[in-house]
Amino acid sequence: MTTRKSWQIIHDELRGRIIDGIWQPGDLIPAEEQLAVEFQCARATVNRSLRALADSGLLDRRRRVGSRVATEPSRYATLKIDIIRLEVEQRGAKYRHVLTERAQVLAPERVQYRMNLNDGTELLYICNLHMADERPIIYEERWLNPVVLPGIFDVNFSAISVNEWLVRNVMFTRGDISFCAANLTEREAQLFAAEVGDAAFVIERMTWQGEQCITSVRLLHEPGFSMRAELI
Amino acid sequence: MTTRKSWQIIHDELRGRIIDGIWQPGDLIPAEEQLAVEFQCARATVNRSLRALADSGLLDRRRRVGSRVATEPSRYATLKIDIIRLEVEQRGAKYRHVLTERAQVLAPERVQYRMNLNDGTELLYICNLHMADERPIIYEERWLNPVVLPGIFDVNFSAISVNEWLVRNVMFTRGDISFCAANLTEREAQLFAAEVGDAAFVIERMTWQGEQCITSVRLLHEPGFSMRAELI
DNA sequence: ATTATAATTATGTATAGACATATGAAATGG
DNA sequence: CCATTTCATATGTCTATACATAATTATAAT
Repeated sequence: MTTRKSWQIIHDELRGRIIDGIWQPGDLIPAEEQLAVEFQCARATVNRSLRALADSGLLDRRRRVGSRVATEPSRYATLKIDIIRLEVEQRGAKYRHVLTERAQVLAPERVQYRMNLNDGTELLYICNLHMADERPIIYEERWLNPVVLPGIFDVNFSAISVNEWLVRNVMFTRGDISFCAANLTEREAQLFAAEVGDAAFVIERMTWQGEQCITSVRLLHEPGFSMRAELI
Repeated sequence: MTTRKSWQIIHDELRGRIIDGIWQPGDLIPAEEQLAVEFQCARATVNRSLRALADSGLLDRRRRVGSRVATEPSRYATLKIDIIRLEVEQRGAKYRHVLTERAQVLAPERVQYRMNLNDGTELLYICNLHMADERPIIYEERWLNPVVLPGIFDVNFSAISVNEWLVRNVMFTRGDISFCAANLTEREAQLFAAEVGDAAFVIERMTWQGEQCITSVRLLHEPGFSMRAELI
């Protein structure tokens, strides 16, 4: 009885009961008050445990009704999106990026639509090749909205990567991300020293500040790349 | 002053200060005690707000030190992995799946290794084609470990999809998921009525019960498929 | 029978106070 | 000067109590 991080202990114990099938999906589990008696602790402590279990999708909780084991535990995968440089350096490789393109242009209609730009705002268009130990691993194609990024045209993106600059300089209020696959075009294949048509993993990301889109980016990964995450 | 879900309100207020740049990345924010004074509430309430901010990656908290705005806010994407049937039906389409293969076999060495099977356990190998309104959308290739799935050989997987059966019948203790892209083989292209070599989005998932792998699955999505998620 | 109202109840949240724990900084000793 | 110990402090957690809120159930009114 040295330390008693009760809420964690209770959490693990209850989780065990669910995993071991002592409490089956759909079952109503005892009320907080009863569990508090069982575990000799305050209801608040049980509450915290149950809240954690509900957060991880194992319980469905409703006032006046109680907590029941989720019948269809929708499973969540949480992906940590790192700055590419950090990811590379964590693998012990040397990071470098090359600015391959930079222009002040009107975005293609498709991009304008997605970024919710109805006026004819000229965006900063930037392409970067990210490399680990001189091997190209990601080709980044990005549109930046100068309206929400004052001074963006003056930044030297050879010294710092766009993503890193953004992460350090602007906070976004929301964002979305999507994953898909694409066949490499001739030009892209050259960048990766791969074959035309090779399947590449693509991440498209948009970040917003209120109603205004800050940036839209397409990350084309080298063929063979695979992104891992834990299921919770 | 009707309702005062204080911790949420405080959470949002503090989040605003970070997003608006009032507190910059790296800044030490006031201690819980001080914030409690400012917001006229108990320290526990502030604590809950700060904990939520830390959970979402906006704050780094350390005892004796305080809470500072994360300098390199690694961003998290939470993906909800739905049962395919539900996903299809939610889009208003008719779901159907076809069992294309079923065998009791030794898994390929690569799969055995990943599933941590050192003995010569024969697995249940099952392939399924998932369809929305009769259009094939996902080709599922799966290995199931009968050791942790007693009775698995008796289940009729034409009636219920494997994933759905698993979700309803076994709890896993941990799992991992990875995303990549693959070129369609000739056989796969036929299934999707697509071209050989078309890039397809692939999800590979493994779930574990303790040290034993329950199942390993590869979900090959139709070319053009894109998976969306919110950034938090 | 149907609808409106009140009572009941499990969870949700807030609070003050206490102790636990990690850790930076200061004091101490070699 | 460096290593060790002590101390101070912000966060982490627990408790008992109280009230809020949602949702079911019982009751009353139409």
